[in-house]
Amino acid sequence: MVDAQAQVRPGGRSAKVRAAVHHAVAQLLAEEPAEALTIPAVAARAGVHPTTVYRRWGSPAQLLGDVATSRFSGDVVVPDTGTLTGDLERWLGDVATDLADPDTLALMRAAIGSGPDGGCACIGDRHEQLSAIIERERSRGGRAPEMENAVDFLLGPLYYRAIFSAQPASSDWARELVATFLAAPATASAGEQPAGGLRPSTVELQGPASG
Amino acid sequence: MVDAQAQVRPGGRSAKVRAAVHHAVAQLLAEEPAEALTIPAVAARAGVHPTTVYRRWGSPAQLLGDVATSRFSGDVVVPDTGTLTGDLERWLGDVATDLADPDTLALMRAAIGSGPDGGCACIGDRHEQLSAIIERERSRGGRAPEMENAVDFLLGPLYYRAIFSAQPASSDWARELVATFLAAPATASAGEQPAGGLRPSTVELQGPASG
DNA sequence: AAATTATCGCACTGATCGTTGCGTTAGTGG
DNA sequence: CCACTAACGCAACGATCAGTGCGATAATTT
Repeated sequence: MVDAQAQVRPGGRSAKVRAAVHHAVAQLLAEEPAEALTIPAVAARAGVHPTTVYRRWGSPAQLLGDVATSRFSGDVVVPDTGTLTGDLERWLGDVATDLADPDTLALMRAAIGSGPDGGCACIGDRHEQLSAIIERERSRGGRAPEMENAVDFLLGPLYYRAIFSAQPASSDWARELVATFLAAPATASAGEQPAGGLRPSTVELQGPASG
Repeated sequence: MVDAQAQVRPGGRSAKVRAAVHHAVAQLLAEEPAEALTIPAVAARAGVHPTTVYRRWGSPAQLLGDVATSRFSGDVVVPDTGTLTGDLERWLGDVATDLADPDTLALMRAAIGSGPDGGCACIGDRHEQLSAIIERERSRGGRAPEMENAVDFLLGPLYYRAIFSAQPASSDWARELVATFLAAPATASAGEQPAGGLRPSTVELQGPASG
């Protein structure tokens, strides 16, 4: 990562340039396909000299990774509603709302296709947040689903729709997804077994569209 | 799509050039990041003149779309094991095996980030195949899950892991995913309600890795 | 407040990309 | 077997990109 902002000189000018470049990247991705994201184009949009972008970020891939990391960090907070269901519904709803923005979606799609770490920059925080929600529920003494399952059946469907569907999932759909995931009867015998399951027949799972 | 092969002159030379270019694209994507997929690079690898690639495909995005469409069509066949569980397990296992190939994965990641239709070329056939499996089960008189749910809870986790996880899901994991999805007790009262659910607590869902 | 130094803008150069016109090759049909 | 034409290779051109050295600016430190 470049992250020159926090390294040595976080002064006003560097920060302003960084913000302008980030904004330009998001703007360009929203307008044109990802392949049009060249350094000169970004620099021109940001009102910055191309040399600056070349020196600070090097390649479009690194620039994209930096923007994605910055954009997908801190924009969604972990709620504390008092219950696992409430936390998950609110959090996944916020994530879905975030992904519903076409600009954000374009950024994520572009980040997936470029860079060595793929789109990992887009979901790094999500896993930590989800893990925090599950951990909190366990600290309350409640039964929480396994992290593996929560990722597979909450983030999986949501991001699948976001990536491959023309119309991404809505916040309401995400909340219903949480309800569906948690609504399955705990077939486990021991109380140690985590809750969380799915009964797709009783809950209306019709999202906005699936492509 | 260009698809010049089936349009006017499917002669030996055109087909050979097309195959060479497709192979070169897959090869380059497996070696270098997607941004290095330039027309001259592809042409040089394929042993073809760049002008040819420019004329037939125009842009790297269209070329990628053509390659993805070709690669993700026909490589997985819809099985007929006699049961819904068997069909789904075999089919999703095949899909997972296909996605486990790093070259295929790189192609899909690149296809997502480029082109107007995103990665739709990667999953167009998958939805039709899954729908065919469900339809067949219903024609047998059995209860099959809703297409929406099957996509969300089978393709969703599988593709999520493939895209965002360093180590994609294995064929065995995919089969367990099917078993888990279908294993939930049919909480519906009427027989008309589709089967398919999830009880993550009783089935080991540990995949190879999740990042 | 002055010195220091990281960062940016500018001008310049080489390299690669994208495109076009034209001749050649090789499938297709009579 | 011969005419026809689609597809390819070749060469050349302009345009854009990628990279470098140097001076100017501004944030940081003393």
